[in-house]
Amino acid sequence: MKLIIVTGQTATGKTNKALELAEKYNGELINCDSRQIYKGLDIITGKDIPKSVESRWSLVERIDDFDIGFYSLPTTNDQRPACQLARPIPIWLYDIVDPQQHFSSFEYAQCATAVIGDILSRKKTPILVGGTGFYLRHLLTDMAQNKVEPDWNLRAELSLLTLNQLQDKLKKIDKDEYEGLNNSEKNNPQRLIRRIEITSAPKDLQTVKQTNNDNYLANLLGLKSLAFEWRFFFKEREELELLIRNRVQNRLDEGAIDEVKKLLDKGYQENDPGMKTIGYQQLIGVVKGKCDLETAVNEWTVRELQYAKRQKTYLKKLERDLYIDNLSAQ
RNA sequence: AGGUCUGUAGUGAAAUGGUAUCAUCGGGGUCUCCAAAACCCUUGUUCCGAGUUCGAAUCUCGGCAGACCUG
Repeated sequence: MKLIIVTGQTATGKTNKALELAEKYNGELINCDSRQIYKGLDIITGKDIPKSVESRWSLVERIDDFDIGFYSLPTTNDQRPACQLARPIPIWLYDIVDPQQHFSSFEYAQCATAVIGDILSRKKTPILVGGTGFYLRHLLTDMAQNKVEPDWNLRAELSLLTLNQLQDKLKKIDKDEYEGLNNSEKNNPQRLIRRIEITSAPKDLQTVKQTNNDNYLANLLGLKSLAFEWRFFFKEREELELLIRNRVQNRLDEGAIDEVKKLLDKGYQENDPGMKTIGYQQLIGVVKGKCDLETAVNEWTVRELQYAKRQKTYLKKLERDLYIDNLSAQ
């Protein structure tokens, strides 16, 4: 039994590769992109579903508040003319939550574990596709150091504090914890808030014994073993810039602005979790008349490039941490 | 052609004649429940030439470039 993981930078052709592998290994795709989990964010996040097949979404089960289901990717798609399929291929974990809902890597790991188990039980090959390295790490390794769940009320309260106040607060609760942080974390409000959240939770939730990392996911699924096969996709900046520029233009041509208008009309706001996404942030400015299209497009492109760079840093590190053999050349 | 104003990192700006600064971009990184997020580190600049001065981005002269005004 194996799990294939197709990951890498944005705009580098992961989905096509995943579809190719799905044909070869009788596989089903599982989205691993932290933005495509949101309902209604389709064009700008680049979901690989044609507009005409909304009805093909099939809800299979609900895990907590999350809708778990799949789209059947049709054998041909205008978005990928070069890639024709012999049969429709399912893609799971699109459209899990509403853009107003919070969704974390922990929750992603729960959903993905369930889907992987299901696919394997049907004797098919699960193929993870997506560039969210943190989700992959959470899914494939044991990251549980505590059982402290996000407390959004506490986070909202703490987010009103200044950086210094947050630092002081953490120092007061747990001086060693604060001193142990590196410079980047000490100045990072989000990280400080999480540290405060953990250290002010009941003691019995604060530590958890870790399991053996080697077989973490296999153990969760009750399997003897599960092999991982990795494909990484990276590109040099110059090429990436061209790809991203084209992609941004394509998304505009496909109706990106209308998508943003539709979401705003439905009442979604700039700071809803799903809306804090590259592309949406810039186009909201255009729709609200605060920004001209050219400026927005440039910023959108720059943000995508910066994001792609962070992806490379994170995924390279994941690669080192997990001693991964990369098969992307094959 | 004449006049006025302006030339400072790739870009936008700051600097009573006294260590050229900030933002952004670029490069590198951090991150065990917000990760398309948040944060940390970092390369690089006074249009050219001459002069005044202990010392010039700053003052003077000449050149070059741009913007605007007037025939």
